[in-house]
Amino acid sequence: MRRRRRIDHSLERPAYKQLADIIRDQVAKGELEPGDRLPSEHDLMQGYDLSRTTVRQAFAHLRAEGAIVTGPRGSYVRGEDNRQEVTPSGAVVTARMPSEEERRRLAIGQGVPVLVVTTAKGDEVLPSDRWAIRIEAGE
Amino acid sequence: MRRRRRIDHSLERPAYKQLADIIRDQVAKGELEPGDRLPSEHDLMQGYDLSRTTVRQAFAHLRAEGAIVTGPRGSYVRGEDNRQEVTPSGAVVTARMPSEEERRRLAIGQGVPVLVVTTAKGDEVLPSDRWAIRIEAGE
DNA sequence: TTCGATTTGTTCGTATGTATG
DNA sequence: CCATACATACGAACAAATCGA
Repeated sequence: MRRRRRIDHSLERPAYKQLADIIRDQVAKGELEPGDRLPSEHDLMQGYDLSRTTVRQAFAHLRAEGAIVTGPRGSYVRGEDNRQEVTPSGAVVTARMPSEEERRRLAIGQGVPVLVVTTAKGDEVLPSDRWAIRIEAGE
Repeated sequence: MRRRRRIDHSLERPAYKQLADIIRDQVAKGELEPGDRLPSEHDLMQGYDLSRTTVRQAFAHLRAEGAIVTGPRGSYVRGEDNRQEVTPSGAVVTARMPSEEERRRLAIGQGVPVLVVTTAKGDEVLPSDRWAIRIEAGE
């Protein structure tokens, strides 16, 4: 893994955002693909001459936006979503982030919002990486 | 601001999650209402005998799940959402977190997912705190 | 307006724990 | 047992923004 860009501490943009930008760009360019492992926090510290705090802060933001997932053995580019479809009728749909408790109970990944489908029968909460709402073409 | 609960460092649950739990509960119980200001990081450090790092970690998680918003003058319980409705036809709807760039461009708040409405004309990206999808009752 | 206090933002360092290979 | 890698948590310092006197 070679370092293409450096962190410019003279810029207004903080170092952790610059690192997050670099990783987002590598994903956008296909240099990193879904499922690929990122360099370890230690390697990024060394490679970009940053503290572990700064690297972890970049990762935290990327996790919060669902770009990467982090586990005990490293961080990975989020895999492709694989969604089932539901076709509700007479409903209002919106989205929000799940609470910690919901994430545990529904096994929702890092940075994954939920779709909330409200009908007369109540609310249904669907993880957005596994569900999509199909709306039939009208008349 | 009176401290109701203490952090128990002997528990499995890490201190920052315990603090986040306390704040979530205060919101759930109505002790903190939407728009209310949270104690400053410094006050929480003192009140619960935690480092600033730990308090900030709790806040970061609460921000990521959209429970609070933080600005230069403090953190606040997220205000009530005020949504307009759209009624697409022949569409697939899902949700995801916006990138940093999208958050800037569309003025999306912290911890707010976007609804993605895909039709023949392309994708439409709607902040979920301002938009909901209404689906008419079918026959 | 100027100044000082408050509050969050950013970044470094260090240490220990847990899990895996 | 050792090395790797992430999780948690302490401390410290300075910058930037805001607000009220």
